Amino acid sequence: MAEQAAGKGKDKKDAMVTEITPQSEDFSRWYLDVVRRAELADYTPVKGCMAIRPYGYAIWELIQQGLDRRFKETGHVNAYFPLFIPESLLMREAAHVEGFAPQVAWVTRGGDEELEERLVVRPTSEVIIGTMYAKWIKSWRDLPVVITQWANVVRWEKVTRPFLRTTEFLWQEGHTAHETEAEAQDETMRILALYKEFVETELAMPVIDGQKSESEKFAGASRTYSIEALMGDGRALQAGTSHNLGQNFAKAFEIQFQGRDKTVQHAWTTSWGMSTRLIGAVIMTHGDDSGLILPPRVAPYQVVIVPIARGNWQETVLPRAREIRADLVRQGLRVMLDDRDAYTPGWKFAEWEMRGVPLRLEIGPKDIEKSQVLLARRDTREKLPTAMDGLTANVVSLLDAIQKNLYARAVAFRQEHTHHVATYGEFTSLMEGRPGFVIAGWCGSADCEAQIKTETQATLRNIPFSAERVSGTCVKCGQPAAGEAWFAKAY
RNA sequence: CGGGGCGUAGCGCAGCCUGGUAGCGCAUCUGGUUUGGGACCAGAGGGUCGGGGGUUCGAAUCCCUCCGCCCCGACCA
Repeated sequence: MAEQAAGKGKDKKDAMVTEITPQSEDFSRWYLDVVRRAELADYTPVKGCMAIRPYGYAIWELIQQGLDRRFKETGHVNAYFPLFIPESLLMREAAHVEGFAPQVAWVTRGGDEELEERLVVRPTSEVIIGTMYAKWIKSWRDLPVVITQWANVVRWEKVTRPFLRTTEFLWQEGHTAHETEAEAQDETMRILALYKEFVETELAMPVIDGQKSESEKFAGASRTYSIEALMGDGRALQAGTSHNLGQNFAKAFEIQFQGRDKTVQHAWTTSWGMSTRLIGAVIMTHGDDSGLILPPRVAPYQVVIVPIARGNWQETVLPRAREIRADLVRQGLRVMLDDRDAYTPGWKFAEWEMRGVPLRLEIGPKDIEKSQVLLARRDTREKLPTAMDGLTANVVSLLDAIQKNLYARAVAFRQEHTHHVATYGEFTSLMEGRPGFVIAGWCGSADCEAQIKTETQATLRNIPFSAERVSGTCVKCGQPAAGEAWFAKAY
């Protein structure tokens, strides 16, 4: 009888634990399970459009805060432009239209009247912002204009996945106009560096910064730069882009000014963006089979306090837990005190681990006797008995250690999954397994790039600034290489 | 958009082949006992079987059609 009961209990427990598909079994399902179970987002009746739930949105708010602070520190200001763009405006820049027209949503009716001119729902705002810049910029004294917009955009995607690719998504798009080509280039690079620094320090996600090839650059840009991250399944994800638009949009939208030399000139513009896709990137960079692992800097709750309910715990344990919470909050930490009586401690442990809270603080009658608490790290799962004395300082330094460890781990993972290759044979065989980055010489021709893509599914992610000027040959055609490029299967 | 798969209670599924009016586990609700790694007992609620149309005395089940989701390709933050 006793054995039977024990066996039954174990089965039940195993069934519960398997609610998240293991990464090794199906990474893609794991990702979707985590998004749903951690209550980050949910599907809606509108195809490709997700509801971002409070816990997921809290992560976005932290990302916004970190970026917004950096934008403002570098002199940028926020503004807002319309959701709707007249068709004729979209058509002005040839390459831009070609790139975006297949992806836009159209508004053809207003109320019960057919519109005289169709409107597109913005897929990005170069066009509408360029139009306004043309009105605002008259003199070299009006420059530079450095504006960021936080907005939603719509792109009619064929295949969608929560956060990674949705029909509507939230982002930040910067649009700047400058007096000289050099200034525009400086801005483009300043932002790329800002993005890299942000993603690496706040999201603990190492990225490769570099330039996109001609075929991968933004529709209408002169040059596109990107930061590329590596996900847990060995696929690359573009985490942010920065474009030098040259005078392409200035000419299409007549953004002109009178210069210091009295001549009328076209402005030099840039644009750059980061989106809610970053949330997907965080999930896939750090998560494990138990669920989400959030870097402390973007964790909605950095510490969860789980009081152990024993005897008259509401009178003994709970007041102490509240004091600890107050101490931590005073240090500026985001803290959840989970005092729900309806759930057991074990349930709460598993739940908050699944939700990725970096640090758990357990406190029960035994701890109070010993004047200590039990801290449990999400990243290493270590349990650390810690004295009540000096607790806050210890928590702060532990969170810092977790942040650094997650970054170090991700760097190590990327190193293990990055390989230099000299021959095309090595290239293709690497791409067949769990892929990762492959670094190879490239002659610079779009043909070689396209063939590699067709044959291996790997795309040229970018040509890193850190790449050595190689004397080798193109991995595909054997001609002298123009440089080293990073390839990967990408999201 | 092409190829494949799947839509039955909040989640995971069975029932469909061979039509007869819907079931299981978890979750939820109530009461009680519990609470240091996903507690237990007892009771209860919850389903237009993705939508529409057709065949039939009768459709979750057969046929047509639309929609959605997942996987693999082509396109993208």
